[in-house]
Amino acid sequence: MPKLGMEPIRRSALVTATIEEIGAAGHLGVTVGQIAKRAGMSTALAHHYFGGKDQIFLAAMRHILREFGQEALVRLRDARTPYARAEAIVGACFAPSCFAPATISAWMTLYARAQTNDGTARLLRLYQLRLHSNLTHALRPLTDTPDVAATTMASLIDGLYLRAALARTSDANHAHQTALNALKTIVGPKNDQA
Amino acid sequence: MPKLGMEPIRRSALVTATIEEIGAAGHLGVTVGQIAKRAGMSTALAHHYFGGKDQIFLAAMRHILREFGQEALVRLRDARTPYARAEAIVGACFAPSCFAPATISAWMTLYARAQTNDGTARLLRLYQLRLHSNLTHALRPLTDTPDVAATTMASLIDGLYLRAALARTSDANHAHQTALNALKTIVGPKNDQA
DNA sequence: TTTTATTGATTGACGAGTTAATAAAAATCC
DNA sequence: GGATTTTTATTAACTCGTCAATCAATAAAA
Repeated sequence: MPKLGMEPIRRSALVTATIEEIGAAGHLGVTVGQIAKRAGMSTALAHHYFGGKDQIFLAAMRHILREFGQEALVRLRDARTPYARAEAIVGACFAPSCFAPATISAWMTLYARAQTNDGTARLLRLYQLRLHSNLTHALRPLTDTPDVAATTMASLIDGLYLRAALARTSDANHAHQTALNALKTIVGPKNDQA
Repeated sequence: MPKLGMEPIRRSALVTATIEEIGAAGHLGVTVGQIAKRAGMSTALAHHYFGGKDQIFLAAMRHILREFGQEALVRLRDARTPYARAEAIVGACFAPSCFAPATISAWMTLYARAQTNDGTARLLRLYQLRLHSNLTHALRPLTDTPDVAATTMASLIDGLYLRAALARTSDANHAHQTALNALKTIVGPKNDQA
């Protein structure tokens, strides 16, 4: 009984299931079978729509990155000053959604795979470039060296995220606060009025 | 023809082979068979000495962390002032040895596995605590908030390393320089004379 | 009748960990 | 000092399991 127009529904179900499954397992060692089962279909159908495991995984990654982009966009829309824009970007990076176990696992997997998988590497680069570009734009009115400041902030964000996500000692709020403090320092105390 | 006292030789050969193999493959998807072959022995012998794949991998991780510790120790020994000590720690984190492909792969794998593997998580925490403690000690005479400063520097270092290791745009020297600049900013321009 | 949806069953491959066996050095005993 | 027992070293062969990907078949909509 082939209901027509199933492709988009199936694809999205598989993407969701992939993220959930990676989150539950904590790593990439999830099988197409597990994913398909969680999405309520057969292995064969998953292969039919995506072609292979790699492509399923990439689609899931793209989905997470798109969600993150949305998060940033919404916050940037409400920011009226350059400083507020910088704060908005930082806020997006430490949003609760970024700390969902599934999201954390997906990010770690992304990092680990970026070394060997070209598609993954491209995706990671895309994220890094966007973050950098957003930060540069926000910081340009606030410092003589927006490029250096953006690189520093971006790296600090990644590092804080890594620590907060993996270490038991630190939590998301603390990391967020540390990033905001650093932003204030980088930009110079005189500009810190939002 | 059992030559006696093979155990330490075999173990160390396996550790070396594991790192090389992970470096060559770029990820954790290396088999015990591959490792054993590179180390010049049978799969069974690898299991005999280590018990299982997890323990082989953990031993390799410990080896890399030990090497990093040595690198830091040597540099710290020659540092005469607090500022020089901080610089020495940063220098160790961006030493060429940290950017060997095998080392990068091992680090990424460490991050990815820390979520699910307890032993790996412990190892990672150990590294993070040591780095933090070293930095706090070095920064204590230079700032009122050595703890915050250490957390910021440690995260920045991790983030810069991540970017330099994975992105094509940045290189180790550039990352190193950025970290040193940040150190100067954090500590305050007045203290920047080594 | 062609296209879209769907899956059970299968293929082919690989891999972690075990076992049973061989061999020689070292330790113990007579 | 020679015989034996134990310990250490070593691997070929095997078990048991998994999993990605494919195929052949079924069914209904266009």
